[in-house]
Amino acid sequence: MPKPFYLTTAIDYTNGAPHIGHAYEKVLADVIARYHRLKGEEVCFLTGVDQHGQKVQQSAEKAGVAPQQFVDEITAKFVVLWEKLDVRYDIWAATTDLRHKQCVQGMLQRLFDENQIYRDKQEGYYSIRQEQFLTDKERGADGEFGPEWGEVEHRTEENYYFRLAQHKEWLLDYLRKNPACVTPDFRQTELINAVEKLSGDLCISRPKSRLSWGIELPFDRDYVNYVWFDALTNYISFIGYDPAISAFSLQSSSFQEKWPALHIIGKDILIPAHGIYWPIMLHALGFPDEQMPNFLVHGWWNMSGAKMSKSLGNVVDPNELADKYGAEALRHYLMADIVTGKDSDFSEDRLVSRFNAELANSLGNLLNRTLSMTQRYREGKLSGRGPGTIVHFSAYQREMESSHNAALERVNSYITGWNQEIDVKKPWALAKDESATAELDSLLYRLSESLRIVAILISPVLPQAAHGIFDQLNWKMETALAGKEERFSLAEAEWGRLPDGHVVGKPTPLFPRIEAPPAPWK
RNA sequence: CGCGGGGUGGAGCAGUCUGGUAGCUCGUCAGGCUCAUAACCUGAAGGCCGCGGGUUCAAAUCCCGCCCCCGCAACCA
Repeated sequence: MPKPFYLTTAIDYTNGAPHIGHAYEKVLADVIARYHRLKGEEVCFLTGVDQHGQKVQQSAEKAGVAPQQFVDEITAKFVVLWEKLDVRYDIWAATTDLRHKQCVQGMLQRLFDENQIYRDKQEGYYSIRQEQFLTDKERGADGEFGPEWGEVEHRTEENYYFRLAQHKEWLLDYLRKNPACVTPDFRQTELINAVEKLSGDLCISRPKSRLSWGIELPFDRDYVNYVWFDALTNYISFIGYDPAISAFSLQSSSFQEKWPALHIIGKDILIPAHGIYWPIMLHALGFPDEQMPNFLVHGWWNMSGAKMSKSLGNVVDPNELADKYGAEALRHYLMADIVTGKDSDFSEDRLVSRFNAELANSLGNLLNRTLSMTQRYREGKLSGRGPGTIVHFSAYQREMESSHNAALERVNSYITGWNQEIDVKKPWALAKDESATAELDSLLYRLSESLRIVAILISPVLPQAAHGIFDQLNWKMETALAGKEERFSLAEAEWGRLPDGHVVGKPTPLFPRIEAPPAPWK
């Protein structure tokens, strides 16, 4: 039994509706998952929602509903969006799930028993409004705490701490020995620099008087867990990690075959959460070095240079975009217009322009003219099977792992090549020349065959369009495969699979051009 | 001396590691074609590759110095 490819996204915080950034991360993960399935691998794709915490508790109070009801409503928005965007995941991780809670408590108990967690007293200035202790960093130039902190009082509080600092040298050593742990590489550099500055342990609790919406500490019912052991651990709790077993090698086989994960996360949560806390938590739990996860760190979609933020009100709603232009148009834009790992500016204009240029005019039109000519000159029947060219395969494969825009560009220039070929061969002239029958047959064959291959290559990004191409080519029409991803396989992206005698279907515009003028303020 | 990213024709980017005629997409202009979703194809205009030094036969690319922009508190991918 081959090992499944296990990947996760960050789980989204259910304090507000999803925005374009959430959608980007999930589509990115979905594309990678689909690509691995296309290669014939078993894939396990986990995504979900982080439902606990202070902000949720406050928002629920403000809305006058129970926290669970509040998070259920927000969670539904995420679920509906992933459905709409064709994000196909295998496991849904919602942190209020009972088995997750039990797993978290089990881990905390074991680490407590092993003296990795201890109780300590914290004393200092505390902002009641922000509900946090303040450090000297928070002091203004005048040495006072600014008005944004509201009333500040001196307070003493006891909490539980995880012995983070103890594992600092291990983590540094691990990161230096495993330079491919974080992609892109400059993020790993950044991470190592941050680890070098690490000092102090990690506070993992909040007294219930301050925060009740969370997982109770098993060894002290007056406290709930604060964030990290709740949010990060979903990556193992939902695939069957047993916290009672300390030796990794004794974990269940179903857990061991999935782990370790590829974590797809945003640049904001690499340091410190995923890059520091998480590996150290795993290390403390007994995970060996070769069972540490890898990270693909993506950038952000900015709004004309400015950071997107709820407070600035420049948030882009992916739901609205999908309704307006379709899920495929949005998926294509999100994969084509950003270099994976870097930031990009979001622009509805560019979404439309890329859709029209690359999908409607280039690919859609190639399909249309190919089928139209095959129908017109040969009544749809192919008979010129022979050699042809396909894209640089190893480059495509490399790009589908980490530079998806480049893969799309590569396929696009392949499509452009066929549009050029039509102009060079002039099939409308060949059709009138009886001595050119074989030449025309050969051209028509190569056009259909190249489109069949293109459909496979774009299927991770544009599953619906890939189905559309196959349907119109009248290829793989078995009802058992209808609408299913299994219809596509990378192994079949080799030249010459369409047999002579195959009859293609009638053309229908695959991507109708988006003609509506963009809103004037965009 | 905080850490990291970036500054390339009108716009958005690639190229920088591994120096060697500056490339792609969009836009603009001119032409061609008619199978096609007013699409497709060809050609042209447009760049002192942030600034100043250095190394070299040769620098967007290597070295040194400087300037500017963006992240590194919160909402948050």
